[in-house]
Amino acid sequence: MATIRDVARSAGVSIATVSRVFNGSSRVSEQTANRVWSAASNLDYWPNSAARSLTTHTSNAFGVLLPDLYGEFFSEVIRGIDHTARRHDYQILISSSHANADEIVGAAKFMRGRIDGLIIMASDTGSAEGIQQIAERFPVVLLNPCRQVDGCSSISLANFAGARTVVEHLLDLGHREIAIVKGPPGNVDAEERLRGYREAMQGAGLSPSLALEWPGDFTELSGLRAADMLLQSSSRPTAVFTANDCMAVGFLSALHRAGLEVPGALAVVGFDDTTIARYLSPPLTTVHVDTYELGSRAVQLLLSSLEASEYKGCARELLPATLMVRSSCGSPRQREQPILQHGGIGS
Amino acid sequence: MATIRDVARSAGVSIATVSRVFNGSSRVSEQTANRVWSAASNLDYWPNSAARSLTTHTSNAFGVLLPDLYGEFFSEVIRGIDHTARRHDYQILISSSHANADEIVGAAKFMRGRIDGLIIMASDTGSAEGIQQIAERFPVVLLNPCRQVDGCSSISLANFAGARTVVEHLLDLGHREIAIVKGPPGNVDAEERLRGYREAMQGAGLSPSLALEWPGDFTELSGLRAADMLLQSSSRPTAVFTANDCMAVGFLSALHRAGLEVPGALAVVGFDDTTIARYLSPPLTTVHVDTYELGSRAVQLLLSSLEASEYKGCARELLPATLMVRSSCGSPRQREQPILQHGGIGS
DNA sequence: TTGTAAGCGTTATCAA
DNA sequence: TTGATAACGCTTACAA
Repeated sequence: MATIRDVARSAGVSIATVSRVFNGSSRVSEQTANRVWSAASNLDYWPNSAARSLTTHTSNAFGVLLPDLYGEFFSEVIRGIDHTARRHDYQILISSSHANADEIVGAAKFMRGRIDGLIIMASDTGSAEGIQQIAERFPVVLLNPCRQVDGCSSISLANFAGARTVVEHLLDLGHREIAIVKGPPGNVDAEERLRGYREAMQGAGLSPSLALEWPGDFTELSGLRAADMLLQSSSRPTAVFTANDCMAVGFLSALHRAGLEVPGALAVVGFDDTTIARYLSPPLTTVHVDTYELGSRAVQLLLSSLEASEYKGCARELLPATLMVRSSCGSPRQREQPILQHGGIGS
Repeated sequence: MATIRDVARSAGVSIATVSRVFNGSSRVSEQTANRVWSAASNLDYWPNSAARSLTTHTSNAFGVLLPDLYGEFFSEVIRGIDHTARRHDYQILISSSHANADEIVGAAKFMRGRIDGLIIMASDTGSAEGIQQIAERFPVVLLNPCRQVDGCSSISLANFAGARTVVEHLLDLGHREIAIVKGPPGNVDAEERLRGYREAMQGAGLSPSLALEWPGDFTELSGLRAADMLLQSSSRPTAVFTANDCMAVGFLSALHRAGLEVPGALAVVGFDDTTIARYLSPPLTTVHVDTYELGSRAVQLLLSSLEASEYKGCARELLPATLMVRSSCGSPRQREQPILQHGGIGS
């Protein structure tokens, strides 16, 4: 493979001149530039980026560390990152499946020298110290972190506000007994959504009842289980907020099988606005978060913190969530309307 | 930031020794090794990967070039690539949104020196020469290419066989008038699926009829349009093969709105086995392709072509497609059963 | 406008 | 077992 030296020799110039031509920097006479270009194309010269970033201390690449790549959530985040990065001539170095702080730091170390900034999404709570260590080396943006870290920017999803909006919507429709199918304990999103639910309930003067907070773990199966519980219990809420769409899918299908009508007998809301949400029957009212934007903003923050050479801006952003009203909650209901007792349920 | 020099000085050894310790290579006395380790951790030394790959001519990273990152297809491919790469301590450098050969070559040039191999998925037909140029520099695996390229391995999806299976399934069920909603002209997947459809029809002694090949472009909207056409025409097929699931969604919803029963009045099959396929009503019979495996195999091919130092193995693999029978085709039908004429259709 | 030469932070080849 | 020192392929003062 031809190096800058070969090109220089072939064009009868010094390697400095070749470098100048390729970087379009200092003035080079058109004549010699042409000689260099043609020599380069004859030799099919491709500059070595590793060598380049060794001297320049920049790489035109950003690192991305994720817990997993599964599902449309991560897919959209990456798309947002990649598109925005590419628009600024950056490539992205990805590594996923990092369960704990050690693995994250390990991957970051490995990226040392080949990235100009790092986007981290850590599901782990205990990674704060490790991440702080990383942030000393290059700009870091945290995606939806469990807790803030000094020296890192962050972008979070409006889980809390979104969940509150969901419950307020149900309250507006006249519901008073509103249950929630929770996400897995320890999960940031789950906790925040639960907090939003509780706050909205309290705000409406409804004292929180543990009997209305059902366990779940964001899987379709757990939604199904929640529905089974509901069908077997004697007293039923009039509305259920499943803390993500995935559980809503399981929940709705169990209800459907049991012959319980949605939204007639029960209003259901989800969270995430997954692609399937609008294809469910009935189309699911849920909360939309612009995941693409999450990734896109992260890159923008990195870019701006690179420009602002000295001062490491430590931005904290919140990505808004919007309620997507579809059919699964129905129209306003009469107050004190008796709960329909369907026959043949739970068999 | 501390360099290998700082560590050497602090530990009172030469930089060569530090390098040896960090690479666990040659024998170093336990004593000095310990001194090096503690000096390194005191200085919080992170080796510079760019410098390392400059001398070693390897990077432990693979490049990935894609036309786009949208949708679960790409998401799964990347997941397969990333998981498999990570299992072998490789990271992946991604760049997407490459429309033509020039952009692909440009991105590949930029990766020169920082990757050990490249996975390319090009939607463009005219990129053969460019890709050949790339393949001279590092091992290349092509994903579902329009045409094979000398010196490149490739993994293709069994579009042809899958489509043939679809039609044979419909034939088995007793269908004779089978229409297809085609994908966009020029698209590899679309062409191959059409070819499979035609071959199966001919194999059953049914002469291909252009009246049964309807235009489409893989979008939901085009599926909807196809349904409109169907509803307005006087003679109707008994089964329709929509060349991807996305069009099937639009197709089914239009049929549903018009009151045409599936599979009662019309059998419908899709392709891709998208997540929503099983949530449609009726659940869609479709063709499943293991997209994760597509990415995973690509990495495995790269790894093995790196091992086989000299000989650049030029593997050509085909990823099997399997028919997922669900409810949208119904059960075997009586031969010559009269087509039901529903009322109130197409209004 | 061009060339010389000193880095950039590693690994690798010798000797010692 | 260790240490000098020459690469690796590029950028960038500084000098010409």
